[in-house]
Amino acid sequence: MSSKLGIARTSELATEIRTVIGKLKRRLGEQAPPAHLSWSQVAVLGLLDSNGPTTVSALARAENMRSQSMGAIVATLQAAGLVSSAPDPVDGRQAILSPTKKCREWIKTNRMAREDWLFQVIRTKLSAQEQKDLARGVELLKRIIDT
Amino acid sequence: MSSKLGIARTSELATEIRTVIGKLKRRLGEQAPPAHLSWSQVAVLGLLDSNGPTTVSALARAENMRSQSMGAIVATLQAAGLVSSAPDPVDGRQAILSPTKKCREWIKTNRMAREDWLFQVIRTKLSAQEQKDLARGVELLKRIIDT
DNA sequence: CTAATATCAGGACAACTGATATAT
DNA sequence: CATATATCAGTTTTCCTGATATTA
Repeated sequence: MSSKLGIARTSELATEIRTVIGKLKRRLGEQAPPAHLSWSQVAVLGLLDSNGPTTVSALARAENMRSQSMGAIVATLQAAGLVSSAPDPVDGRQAILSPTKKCREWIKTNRMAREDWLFQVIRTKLSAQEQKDLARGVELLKRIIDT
Repeated sequence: MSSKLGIARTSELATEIRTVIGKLKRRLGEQAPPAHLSWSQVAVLGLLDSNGPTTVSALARAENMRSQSMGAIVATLQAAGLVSSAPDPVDGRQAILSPTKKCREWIKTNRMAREDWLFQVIRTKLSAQEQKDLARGVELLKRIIDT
């Protein structure tokens, strides 16, 4: 098994990553995101919370996504009262998106996510060292994405 | 930033993983898979090649997917002449799927994947140690999936 | 009769492409 | 005029649920 042999060659590692990504995506999809929001929507709330107000296009770039796709996500968040939009006083083309009070409250109550499946698995099934190793791997994946 | 601080808390790590998975999936999606096949189809060919003949249901379980979904994937692979189906002599419900000669040739010519974006990034942008760390992280992700 | 396999049919969702209006 | 932002409309891809036939 791979847990014994490890992943020997670089080409195999690339293949492994592709399959793991697909499986993990489906696995995560089984877990319903909190409060009727999709995981894409949750990700946008996280970006707005940590990076502050931005535009639809900037969010799309941050998520490697088309602005049309991001526009749809943002529209539902606005409809849910989690994101507010205001025209940019300088650049008339842009609309500045900000998290509403309701959004910040939502994040606060959901961030702990004690009921979160992924959180629970990491916490209970992985040792402290393994958690560190996993974090390291995620950092490397992030670097790959930005390449 | 996280590249400096690392990922401090477990709940943040869970969040990080979710966003990284989404972004990486889209990033990989930009890269066209070889020879008109989808990445799901490529994954199935890989399973057939490394694990030998199986059934649709077994493949679906391996990929965390419904048998109906896997059935559709396999059907296209059969239509492409990459997978052959034979009735199980013992269990009349099952159909045994095997890679065809054409499949093995396809894998041989594509496995090296020197033109593969992900492969290239890992090989050229990551040090040997980082490649090891990444492989370690992927192993841990696999363990999480199977939990 | 219950469980497992496979397949048919229809549907939901996320992201895509193309086209358009507007502002720089 | 060329570029950037945002949005409307339609499409594709991927996987889903529900129902059905068959065999164990």
